[in-house]
Amino acid sequence: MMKFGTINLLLTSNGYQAEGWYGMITIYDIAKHANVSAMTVSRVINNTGRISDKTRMKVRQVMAELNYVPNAMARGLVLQKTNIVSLLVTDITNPFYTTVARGAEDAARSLGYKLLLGNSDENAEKEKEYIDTILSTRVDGVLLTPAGDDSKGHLEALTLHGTPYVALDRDVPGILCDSVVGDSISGVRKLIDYLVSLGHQHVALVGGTFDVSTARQRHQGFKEAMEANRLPYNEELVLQTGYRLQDMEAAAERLLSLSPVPTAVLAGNNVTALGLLQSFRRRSIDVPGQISIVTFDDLGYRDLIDPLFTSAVQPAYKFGELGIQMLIDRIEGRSNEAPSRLVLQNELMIGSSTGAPPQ
Amino acid sequence: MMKFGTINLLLTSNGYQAEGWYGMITIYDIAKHANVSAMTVSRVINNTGRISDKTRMKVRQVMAELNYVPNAMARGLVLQKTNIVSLLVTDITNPFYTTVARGAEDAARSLGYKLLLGNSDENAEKEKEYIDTILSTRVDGVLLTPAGDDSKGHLEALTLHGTPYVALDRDVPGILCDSVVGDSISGVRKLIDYLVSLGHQHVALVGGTFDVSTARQRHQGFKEAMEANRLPYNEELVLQTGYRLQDMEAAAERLLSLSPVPTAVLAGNNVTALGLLQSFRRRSIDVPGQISIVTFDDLGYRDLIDPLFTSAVQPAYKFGELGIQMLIDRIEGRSNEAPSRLVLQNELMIGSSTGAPPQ
DNA sequence: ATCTAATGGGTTACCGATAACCCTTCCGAT
DNA sequence: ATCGGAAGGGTTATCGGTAACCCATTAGAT
Repeated sequence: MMKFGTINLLLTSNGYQAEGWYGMITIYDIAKHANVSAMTVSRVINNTGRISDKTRMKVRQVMAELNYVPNAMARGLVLQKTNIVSLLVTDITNPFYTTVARGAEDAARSLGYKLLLGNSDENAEKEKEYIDTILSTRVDGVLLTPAGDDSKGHLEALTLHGTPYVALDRDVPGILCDSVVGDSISGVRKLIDYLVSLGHQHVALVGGTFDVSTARQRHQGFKEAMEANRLPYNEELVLQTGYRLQDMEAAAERLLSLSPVPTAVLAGNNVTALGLLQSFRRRSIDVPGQISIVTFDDLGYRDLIDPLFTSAVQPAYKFGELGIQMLIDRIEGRSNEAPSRLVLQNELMIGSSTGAPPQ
Repeated sequence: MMKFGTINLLLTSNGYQAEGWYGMITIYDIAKHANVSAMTVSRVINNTGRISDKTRMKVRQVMAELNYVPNAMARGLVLQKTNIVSLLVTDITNPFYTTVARGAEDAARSLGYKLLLGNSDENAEKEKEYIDTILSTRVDGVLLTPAGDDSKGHLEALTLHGTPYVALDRDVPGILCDSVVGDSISGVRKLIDYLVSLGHQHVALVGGTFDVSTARQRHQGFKEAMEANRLPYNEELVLQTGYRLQDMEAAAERLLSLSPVPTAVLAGNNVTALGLLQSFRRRSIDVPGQISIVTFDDLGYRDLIDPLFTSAVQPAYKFGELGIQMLIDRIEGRSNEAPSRLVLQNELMIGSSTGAPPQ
């Protein structure tokens, strides 16, 4: 592409006619055409300082004619502020996180920030790359779901560079920071209580990796709930697994090899619940006829999905919305010195993945 | 937060120990500590110029000790290049677009670019705001799904400012640009042919807004397919609607008021298909017993969803991947002068939303 | 008529990094 | 001994914008 050396090429007899590509218009171009200094243009743009109405109008007119768009990099460089926040999640195809993203985006927009979205894929390495980008871009803050306990170093890097952040959904041992998390313990309690009310006694936990705080908490809640229901807690019924669909094949195999075979499973999240269901189906195990499944969150499409998982549904939109609000409060210095921790409650949704145990 | 005036505060007896927040480290700080000039640091970072191994090592060591992270804004300002591309979609909660996003992200990563994601919500106003941000941020290019024909002005703005872009899924009349789109005509043909093979004769089109190119093309395909099957084309059976779930209530009402009531519906996309299904269910209309539904794309969770929509499934991941590749080819000057247009084929997936018409 | 202060706007330096150009030093060739 | 050039690295200007400071006018107060 060709870059025209000067903006003057755009001047035609009928005024400033923009045609074709004309390189980058700067405040200096505007200044020249409006017969003022660059500073005056800057003042008009930012509505600062004292400018006569006449000058302001003239500058505005020239800006419009030349299609001026401010350069965010130049401005960010001098102001040390970008008005961009970043949302880093572990799986953008998980409906929980897409809903979080929407909440985050709406909140960011309404507070005058732009959202830069990233996807770490439950992968600490990818996460690190994103954190590097974030630091390099000098975004004003980050809302992120830590991939796991290994994320500690990344979070420390953020602190080191003075980039505020809020942990979403998970927290990391040894890190004290603003966070928005769910109440896993109470969620598990509701789920187990419900299973027990249906008559289940042999309940397994397929829990994700205990490298992730929610998995640990759900495990803890599981123990507590079993005890509260006077059911024996059996280590054999606790499986540690990955969070991907394909991790569930082995888990299903394992569960079915136990004796007695559990009559219900608490899956670590919606993806693992789905994986388990698929694996059971492949083995012609009926859900909920032979095994009931309960889990957290929601896959969306409630009235289309069969079976609909009985689930402790967390307010995903709120996670994103409140997370961004907390982040921006921190960025703009509206927070207390001490980190705040917001614990959101979940709601038991009874679906068709649960039923009475086989006798 | 407190900003330490100087990096020297970080110097301890055992070397450079970074503790707490220490403001922004620049190449000048590195230079000072390594006893070289800033330019030398820049050369080490970028692997340009001639640097002795000894100096290079020393600089690298200091960079690591001070946790240096380059400032992308400063670099971008002088290089006129950000290595960021933006993906702007109309609905981030639509599984088609989340999959596109994943493909786009993977492609961008592998080509050394970062992805800035945005969501226009099928809303030209929001889209404009995003375009402004994009221009202001000086990202290197944009992959976007135009919200509608009104997007023309936004695309022209991109051209005007020399920002390359690729249109995704939809094109805009009067705009000639790189694009990656699906073959709607053939998709509709497959769907209608299948319906006809089941015995349907009264097929309706609930088509989205004809302000969107895919809707127009699907309409066109609909006419052609009806004719090819020697079925009468009846304007009454063509509904123009929005793309949101709640737009389908009125559409369902309208369809059911026709006489004869159509025995099958071609929905404009997966969201409208879902909305129709819900509306029919609320009226106790059985799908596919009384009405069959066919559509485009895929909601995911194939083995969980009931009914699974019979659909012309487009390769969403490829849309994102190839779109980004095309964009980056353009950015890096590897494209022909003329815009290229990539048309991706779809595949007929037969689900349980279709059956023989009621007699 | 003089002083004061508000009004309107220009100058200069700087944000952090890189391009372009320049200057040593040192080595081998003649 | 002299010269050419490669190696290694420093200086300065610049990207586009804003803060801080400065300088004319003009209007109102006394």
